[in-house]
Amino acid sequence: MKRPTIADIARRAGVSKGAVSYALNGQPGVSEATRKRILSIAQEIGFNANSAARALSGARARAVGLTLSRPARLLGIEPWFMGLISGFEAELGERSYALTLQVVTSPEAEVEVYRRWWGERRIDGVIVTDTREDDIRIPVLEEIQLPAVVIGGPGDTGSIPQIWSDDAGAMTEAVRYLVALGHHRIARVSGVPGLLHSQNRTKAFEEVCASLGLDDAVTIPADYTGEEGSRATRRLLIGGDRPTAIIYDNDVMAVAGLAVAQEMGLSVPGDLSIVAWDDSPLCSLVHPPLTALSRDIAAYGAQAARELLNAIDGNKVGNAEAGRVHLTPRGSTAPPR
Amino acid sequence: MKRPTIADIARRAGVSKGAVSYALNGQPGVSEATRKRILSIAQEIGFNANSAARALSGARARAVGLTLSRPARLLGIEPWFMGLISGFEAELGERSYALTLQVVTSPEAEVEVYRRWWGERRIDGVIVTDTREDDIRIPVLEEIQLPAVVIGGPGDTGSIPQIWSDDAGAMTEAVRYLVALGHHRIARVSGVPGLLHSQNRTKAFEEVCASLGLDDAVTIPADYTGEEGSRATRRLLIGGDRPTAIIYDNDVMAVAGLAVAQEMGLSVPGDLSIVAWDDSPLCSLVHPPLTALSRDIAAYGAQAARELLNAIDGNKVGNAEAGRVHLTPRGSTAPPR
DNA sequence: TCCCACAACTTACCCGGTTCAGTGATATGG
DNA sequence: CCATATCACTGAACCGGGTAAGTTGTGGGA
Repeated sequence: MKRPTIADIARRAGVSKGAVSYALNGQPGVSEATRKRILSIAQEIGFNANSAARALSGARARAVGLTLSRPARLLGIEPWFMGLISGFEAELGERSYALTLQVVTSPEAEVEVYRRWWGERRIDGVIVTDTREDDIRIPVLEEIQLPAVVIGGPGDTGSIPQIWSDDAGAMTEAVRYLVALGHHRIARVSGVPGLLHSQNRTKAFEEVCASLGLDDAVTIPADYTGEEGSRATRRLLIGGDRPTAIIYDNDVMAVAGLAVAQEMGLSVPGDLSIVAWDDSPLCSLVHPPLTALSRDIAAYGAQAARELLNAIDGNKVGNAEAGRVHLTPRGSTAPPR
Repeated sequence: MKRPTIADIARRAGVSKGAVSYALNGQPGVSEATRKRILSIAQEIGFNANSAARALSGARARAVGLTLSRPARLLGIEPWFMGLISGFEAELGERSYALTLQVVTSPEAEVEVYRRWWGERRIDGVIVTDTREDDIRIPVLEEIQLPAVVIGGPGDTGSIPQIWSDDAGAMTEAVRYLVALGHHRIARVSGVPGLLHSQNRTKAFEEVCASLGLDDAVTIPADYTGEEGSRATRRLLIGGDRPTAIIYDNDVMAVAGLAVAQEMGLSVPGDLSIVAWDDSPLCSLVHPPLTALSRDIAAYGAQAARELLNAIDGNKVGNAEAGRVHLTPRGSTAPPR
């Protein structure tokens, strides 16, 4: 089936291609009457501008890219990315931008994807997640001048704007809450240590624990998977001086930790309190439901998409703070027995 | 920064644009020596074909589309889609096709997305999930002749090929297993009733239960969310003649069901056995780990992507069966007390 | 009455690949 | 030795929108 083009509209309206283009794009150069006529014809025959033609003539590709860099088995279960994606879509859909996805296995592969996307002019910008210290992606993005927005921080992302969240403040809130309940031995199971936000959280955790006089505050590094979460939890719980509360860096590890406690015959929250970072339906799904540090991930994604579209439009975009993280107390935290 | 084009290569190689195009695409019409020279120049200057130009000149857009049609809060937690996406990527990446994603809220919106994508020539084909009886998307896809592959079935998808899985066989296996353990009162919590595979499973469940003489086999419809899973489970467990085993149509509802049982003081698997359909890390994460009907979702996705690329290449593609579903027994099933 | 400004268009070329119809040079066959 | 086939390439049209530059036609001001 033949797709309608602006030439078809032009013929039916009795004007030139150029006039149709002006009319459809809201440019001056056609009268209101003609514009209306053209728009109604376009509507009637179901016209959609060919994205390739549009992209080719110097305009935008009207697509943004996102790479998913976690191992496949984790991607599925962690609600984080899907939450982000929903958020992006809300913004992108409104301006009919498409979202192009690519699963990558390493930062090097990710850089290659960026270079290829740029070379192919397939996308107008990218959203970068999981930043590391001295991230190799930053200089490449700066070199090829691909509009980008970093999700995460605060941290050094060169000239690329970041949408950061106040992880330090949230960590402080969580630890203070546990201490107020009466906990003294608080441990933490972190995500991949190389990631900037793991480092931010670790630093904040150590600082607040020190300021509150909790000396044996330990962070065990893990990798966000359930298996590592279980292992780290076992390590913490078999010790003689086991913690009475554990803060996990994601929901999946927290749920795994809960299962380990139950399997060891420990009662949650009686013997062990659990706090999950990044709330998700998963947290309220288990028994007892998990106290969590919540934030609106979709809104976070939407904000990032907005800033990216802004950058693509050539506007100057600065760093911005995402919505606040707040503590949602549920059944997994209580005073220690 | 200026991106290299074939004209740049042509100039440096001292040949015409046409020759470069032939050389890069492995077409006949250039000598081996010239081809090698052109390829090495392309390599050297980091040439990537402009996808828009390529798509415009009648060729492929080199992208396929996928719509996500579940509510956002469920998308995140259900590993199913992410598993599929990983599988697609494995195939698509190899042939450097991009994957374009769109979150939709209704079948009508989804149809609109297909029409727009098609009009924009943004994609070469789509992967369709969550088919319903008399699915409104099928006739539209047939009308606009957009290459497509349906994930799910068996069922009527007109001329669109489907990758189906033997849900009936798997259901039979699960019920037989529970009966062999000694269960007589088996219930089921299903996904959205309108979906084809819910119907297939319900039919299979009723048939196998009838053939085994289990009269009170009941299916409670839900919608894949944890809340509905909890509600359905409560309804089943407060009755006088409560089931000793429940089969859930996804992992999320099964985990929710487990939490409800624990909250009601029932022991799993002592008082209640639980089987989850579609295994995921989530199932082995909780305590006790859930017996599940497993299949390789990523492989399923990869197969679908392969067939779609085949269809895009203009080959005739027929229905195909995906890898088998098998029962993975874990700690949530045992003989009833 | 003439000139100019301006709105409302049209014309024509651009973007960067793909592809088809030629064109010369060389090889093959009778 | 000439006709013909084949190879290796060139040139130009084309895909479908975007847009700068050019062309009408109209009205207003001097």
